[in-house]
Amino acid sequence: MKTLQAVRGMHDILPSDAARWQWLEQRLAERLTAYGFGEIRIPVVEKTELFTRAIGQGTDVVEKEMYAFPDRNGESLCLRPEGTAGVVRAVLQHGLLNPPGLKVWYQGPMFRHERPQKGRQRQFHQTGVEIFGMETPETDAELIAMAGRLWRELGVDHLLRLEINSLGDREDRERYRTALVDYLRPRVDRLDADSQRRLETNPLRILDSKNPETRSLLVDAPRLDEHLGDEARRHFERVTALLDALGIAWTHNPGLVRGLDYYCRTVFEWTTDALGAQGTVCAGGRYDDLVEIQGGRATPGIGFALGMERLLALVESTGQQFEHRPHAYLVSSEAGAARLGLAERLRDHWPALRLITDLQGGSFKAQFKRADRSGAAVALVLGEAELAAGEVTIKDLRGDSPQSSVPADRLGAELRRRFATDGPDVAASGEPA
RNA sequence: GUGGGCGUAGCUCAGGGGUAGAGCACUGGAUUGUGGCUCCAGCGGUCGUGGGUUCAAAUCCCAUCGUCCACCCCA
Repeated sequence: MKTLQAVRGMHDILPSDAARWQWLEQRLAERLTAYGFGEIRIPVVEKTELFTRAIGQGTDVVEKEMYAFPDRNGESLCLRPEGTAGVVRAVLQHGLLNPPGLKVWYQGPMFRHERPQKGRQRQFHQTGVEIFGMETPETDAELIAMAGRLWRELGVDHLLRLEINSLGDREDRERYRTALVDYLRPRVDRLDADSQRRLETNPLRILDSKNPETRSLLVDAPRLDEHLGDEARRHFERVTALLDALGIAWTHNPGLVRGLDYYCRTVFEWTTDALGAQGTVCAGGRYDDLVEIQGGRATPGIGFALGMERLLALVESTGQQFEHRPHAYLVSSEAGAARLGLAERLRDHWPALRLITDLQGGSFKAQFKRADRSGAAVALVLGEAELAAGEVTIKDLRGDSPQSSVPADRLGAELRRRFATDGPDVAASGEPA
């Protein structure tokens, strides 16, 4: 029988990697909770219509990247390509916007049918946050400040920079869209093929084209920031003033448009050049019209999503240690029940003890080899001699202090004494190899 | 969706028409109760898959799948 492979662009997270995922997930969850966000868990599959409505027909995500398939009853379903649309759906379905203020976060896999490359997979993971019912500039600023705090806590703030822009309100964008199309239409033959197509479907996206010829055309094009209405302009000025007051560095990128149609007003992106071509680690913005588009009462919203694989790659590049190395590894001769009994008594005595019992057996040599490989700090030896004497031998696997024996009933206390300098966080902070 | 690189042992890779290799890892021994260092021995592969050319294919050709990188786009 031939063995099968995972689907292209969808990767296993093996036990050797899972420790770092847990490390990161735990830190994010703690921080988001501390800012008053509650977790929401929603399905991975939604009706396709949810995304076409929310993200927009003219976007790449909807046009060519969705994993859509017919359900048995013929209805089109879809592996979610992003989280916000589903959160809005759930929030409306369960009436969570009564009263209107709500802060939620989510974490999980997303799916986009793209060609895989560095920092881009077909199944990838995002952690995202959404705030509903709050339209003040302080909301935008606190959200961005929280992201900045995350980067500091994870030790990657020096690798990221913040770009920010305002897309204005819907009417502003419509006026600007007309002006932009009026400018580009007579010059259409100088646009690259993608931009020509977007002139009809989604003209604003032409703004972040990287094609040099197209870029040179855009130099004299009408500017989005000159078409902002008074309210949107004041909002943006207030947000950036707050960022300045909080000491958060930002740069204004007038070409920052984002690929999803639902954004308005403030949009932002944290990018890095440490990750190859996929520089965006976290991105988001305001979506004040989305709840209404999805059939709810008009409610402002804002949020961001961060790419877990990308963020993890950044954290790893700093040399962060994630391993939970065992405290002890129990080696024994033939003492079956005695061995398991000893291990269980130790776990009763000290529930957080990271203890591995050798279940494969074999020679002491083989058992000690596995003890060493496990990374454990000490080996506990329960052999015939120890059994007869009611003792257990402790052997230091990482230093050269001589091994010693203690009465079995004092072993737990002795281990706690030895690892007393280990705070509960010792595993997370790592130990020298 | 487009372009290019790469698929040989668990891992990293060499070999480019004529008997399938190395290092690391793994197992055992030197060391019958002690890991790491050293030495010795051993296990391990339908050379990604399918087809073609040839007396002969890991090697050349075609297709396909996967992977990596870039374009595009995005987290």
